Amino acid sequence: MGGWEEVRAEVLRRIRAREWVPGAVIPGEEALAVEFGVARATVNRALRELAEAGLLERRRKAGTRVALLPVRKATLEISIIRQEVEARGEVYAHRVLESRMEGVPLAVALRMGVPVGVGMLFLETLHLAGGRPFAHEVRWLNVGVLPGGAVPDFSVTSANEWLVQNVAYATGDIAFSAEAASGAEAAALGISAGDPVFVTERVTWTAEAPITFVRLLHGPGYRLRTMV
Amino acid sequence: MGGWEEVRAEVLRRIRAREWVPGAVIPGEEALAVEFGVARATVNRALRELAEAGLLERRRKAGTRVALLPVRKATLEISIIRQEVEARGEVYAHRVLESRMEGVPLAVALRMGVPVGVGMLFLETLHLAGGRPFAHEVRWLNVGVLPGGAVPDFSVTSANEWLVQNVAYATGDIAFSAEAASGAEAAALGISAGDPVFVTERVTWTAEAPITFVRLLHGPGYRLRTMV
DNA sequence: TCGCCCATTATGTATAGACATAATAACGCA
DNA sequence: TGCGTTATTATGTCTATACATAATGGGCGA
Repeated sequence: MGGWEEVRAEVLRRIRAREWVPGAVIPGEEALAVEFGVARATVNRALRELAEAGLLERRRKAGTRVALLPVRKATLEISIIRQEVEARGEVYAHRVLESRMEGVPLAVALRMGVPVGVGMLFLETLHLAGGRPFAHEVRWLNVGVLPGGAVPDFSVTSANEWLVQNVAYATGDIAFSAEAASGAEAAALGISAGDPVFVTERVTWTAEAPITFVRLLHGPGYRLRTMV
Repeated sequence: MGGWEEVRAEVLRRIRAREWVPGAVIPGEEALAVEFGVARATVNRALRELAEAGLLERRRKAGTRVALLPVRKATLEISIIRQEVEARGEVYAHRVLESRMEGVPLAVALRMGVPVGVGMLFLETLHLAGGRPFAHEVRWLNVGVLPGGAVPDFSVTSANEWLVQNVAYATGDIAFSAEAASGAEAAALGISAGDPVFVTERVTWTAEAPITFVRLLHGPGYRLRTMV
């Protein structure tokens, strides 16, 4: 048996075929290395990947066992909205509806971990696909942490894209939910008030300070997809 | 400098600090290994992780460069509903509302890749958290591929959990969307018709055949969260 | 008997060296 | 000059070996 991918495939086959049942300890790396005729490091690489995928549980000394209730991990690819639109074969455009300095309200302050009323740039943007509304974005931006200091013109490059290019590689957390569109939101998206919208809320941080809070609304028909 | 995590951290720091700008080729593994005083394999491990996270792009011969438009990867943990409810500190229960053999309708047949009218087990389940409706599940189950052949009693262990334990480790795809609750769905969840619901649809496969199609509805207030 | 400490053990990581592979860049030929 | 072939090169992977680390289970002592 050849490389680590073959080892992974064979181990996966044994798990699926229930040759190794959930909860049971499987042979150690050393034993598998001998059986498969590879080095232990190769087995380690294969088992590590399966553990990261949630199919195996590994603990030092205790050994490796097949997960009893495997928590499957699906990976979502978070790309910029322009790419998402263009991937559908449509022409992207965006329009800045609002752009002003404003003190953050309580809900935003709590999420960003800053005091209420801190001055941030408030941005409201409509993203268009083929001229039709695609997503409505509301954003608070901590201009203090921007590289260069000056605030760029977001009507040229959207804040979404500009941030990915210029303050990227930050950490953050994301939440998805379904909500009813408010009157203003519905008007922007060209739907009716009360219609269900797919909401993405994201807070982004550097090591020290919060960068931005975004609330993104997608109208009916939007689907977020992934594979497992 | 010590292990691969330290190397990863330092490389990440240089990317964030823009010492290495997006699009630029960074030094080769050999050079970094010398600079950090570690083996090339250690640098390789660190760079591979960053590439998997979408921050670096690596190509043989061409070298490693900082991603221009990094596609961030967020991992969603797909756990069984009982675990999800219990993680909130609430008591889980479920009720099977419907359970009968039935030919699959067109929409389901298309998603599962089977002919219209194929006989499958139709299941309708309500998941409860602390006695209150938590999620409404509609499922078509390809009983032909179940291990053992016999159909278990899903009123004891929910189909959701039973499948994870018994036909787990399958592949599939998942889609999330926001929809308006139909009258029947709203009644089951104890909300009003037209209220926005968070919809999760999942098709699961073994290597050969489709196993199940699930449509899961979460009422208002539900949030799907993850970190980046 | 109970509880603490430590030997044991499987995984986790690091290393140097080697070869494989993909893709570019350079070369040579027409 | 244009195009196809080849040499070069950075990443990808494998191996053997060594040591680190966490956690278990047994042994020891109170």
